[in-house]
Amino acid sequence: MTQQPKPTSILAPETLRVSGALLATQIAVGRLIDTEAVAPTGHDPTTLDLLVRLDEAPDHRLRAVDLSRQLLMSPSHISRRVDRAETLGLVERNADPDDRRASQVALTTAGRKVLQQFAPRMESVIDRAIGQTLSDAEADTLIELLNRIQKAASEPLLGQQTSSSSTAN
Amino acid sequence: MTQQPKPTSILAPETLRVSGALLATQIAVGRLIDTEAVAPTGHDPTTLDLLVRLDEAPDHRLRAVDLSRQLLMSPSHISRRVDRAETLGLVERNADPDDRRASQVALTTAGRKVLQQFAPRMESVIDRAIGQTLSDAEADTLIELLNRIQKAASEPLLGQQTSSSSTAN
DNA sequence: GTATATTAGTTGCGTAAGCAACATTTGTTT
DNA sequence: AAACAAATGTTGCTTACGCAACTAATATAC
Repeated sequence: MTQQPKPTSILAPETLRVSGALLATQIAVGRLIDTEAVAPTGHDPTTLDLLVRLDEAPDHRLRAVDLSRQLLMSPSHISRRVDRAETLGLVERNADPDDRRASQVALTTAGRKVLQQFAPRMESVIDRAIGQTLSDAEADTLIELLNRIQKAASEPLLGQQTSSSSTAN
Repeated sequence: MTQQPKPTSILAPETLRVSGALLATQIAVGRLIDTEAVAPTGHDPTTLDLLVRLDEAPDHRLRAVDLSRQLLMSPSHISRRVDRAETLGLVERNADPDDRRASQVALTTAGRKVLQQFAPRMESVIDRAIGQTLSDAEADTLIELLNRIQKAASEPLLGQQTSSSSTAN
């Protein structure tokens, strides 16, 4: 096992230690969720994401534009994705009484049923990957460190502005 | 600010505390990298990813199948992506002397130039988001916790098999 | 040494996603 | 209130990606 010459990579490996671990962990967890919680429902990850967002909304319904922002997807894609979920009977479009441009997307009984199938698997998978792996204190530490990175990454180039950017999203 | 009725979400919010923070952080860091390090090069994130992998390879060259595995992309897509990068003059395909099926993808001078433009921006961005946010000890802690999650998420359902799953990827 | 299986890479095809353009409705200015 | 601006949602077009089928080359079986 001869040591390779290590031909001067331009990017210092040190740089990616943390961000690389972050990415790898995210991928591993995402894979686990997809294969063991999402796939058994017979629906796409994005469809499940849609249903979860609707479920978590105040009245189990959201306007398309809000879905678009929450799911970080373009309005055009939301439109077509809601089409598909509607065809499958998982959601329905209702008129928004306050804004005739908007249409509220709401969970149907069938959609809730899919979620009831999904949720326990999701909880189980997350518990196995995280709950049983980290103590509560460790989880708190992890979240605190992640939040600090997230905050630093979300403030573009404002210098030491110390602005009241307090309650970030 | 009346407290919403909180209409019984199916998924317990507790469940997603850690994985949600993980996802949000990953997205924030990815955005930062894309806008401040990748975009100025005028190339796609995936193209940069390709170039970085080639740069990090032992001889600045990799076979397509290895790229496929490292980048987690299908062979077909790698093929077309190398096409494009080759058209742009960033990489070149060379015959593999040991395997006439394979073609080695190598960085060109132009490709290395793009990396020289990218690398310092990347290091700066990561340093700002992580280096200046976490102490060395905190970074170590974070990596350790992430690695434990990654490991737990990567072992599907093997129970306590304690198999020689040692040097996982 | 021939037959079979496996691997590397490419191409055809279908789906997923975003951007730009548009119609409709709402908000704002004067 | 009339004109202009902004927001919501949909559709047309393009690109990004994966799967299946294929060719060529290597490895394995007999």
